[in-house]
Amino acid sequence: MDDKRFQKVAKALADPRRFDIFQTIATDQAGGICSGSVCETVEVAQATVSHHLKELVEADLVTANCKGQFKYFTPNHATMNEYIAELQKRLQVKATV
Amino acid sequence: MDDKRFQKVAKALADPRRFDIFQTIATDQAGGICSGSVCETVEVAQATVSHHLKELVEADLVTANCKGQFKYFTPNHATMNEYIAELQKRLQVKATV
DNA sequence: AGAACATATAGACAAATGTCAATATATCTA
DNA sequence: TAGATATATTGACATTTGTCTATATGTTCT
Repeated sequence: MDDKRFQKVAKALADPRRFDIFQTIATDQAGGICSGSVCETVEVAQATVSHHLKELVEADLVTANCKGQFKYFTPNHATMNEYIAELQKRLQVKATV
Repeated sequence: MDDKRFQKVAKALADPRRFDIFQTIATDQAGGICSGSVCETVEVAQATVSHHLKELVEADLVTANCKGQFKYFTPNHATMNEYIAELQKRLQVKATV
């Protein structure tokens, strides 16, 4: 994982509200959650949610899937695993399990 | 790991220069690196390094050890492991190894 | 005690960032 | 085609944050 993506992910995870949104998407059991549903889980304006979702997509932490007027988001676990692996590598921390 | 510490760590890792400093401390083989040595590895003013070191200490990512006029820093791998474990728990990502 | 060195703090500043209201764009349905 | 709904974009604003210079505090050594 190159520096640019590494930093992008770190930044994406650093804002509490954005992390909440990410967590909502990551733990969703329905195979995709749309923007509107995300909005209902957090107390910020729709424009703000849209902005955070964009950041998460750009960090490749989530994947967007358009279906008509809706946009569904699914977690990209591979990116998280890569990020964690990169942290461990750069900091010479042993894997936790 | 409670919310407050979790966010503190995430923020601490999010700035590129601060991460560089953390990485320098984490990969140090000499059992402690002092502020002055950290300053030599990065291209910012001493005051800025001092500020970043403080943030790392407050996030409990590194531990400071005063010896006379010097201050030695060592990585706190436990915190990183806790942070990674917390990420995996909150995001329901399986351990990487 | 006084000079030299290591680190911390204060205060100022610019850039980045999270937020919102308003509006635009796109899609669906009656 | 019109109206309703879902999401994106624009532009503005306040806050946060990384950075610096200057200075303070604390330590060592002559």
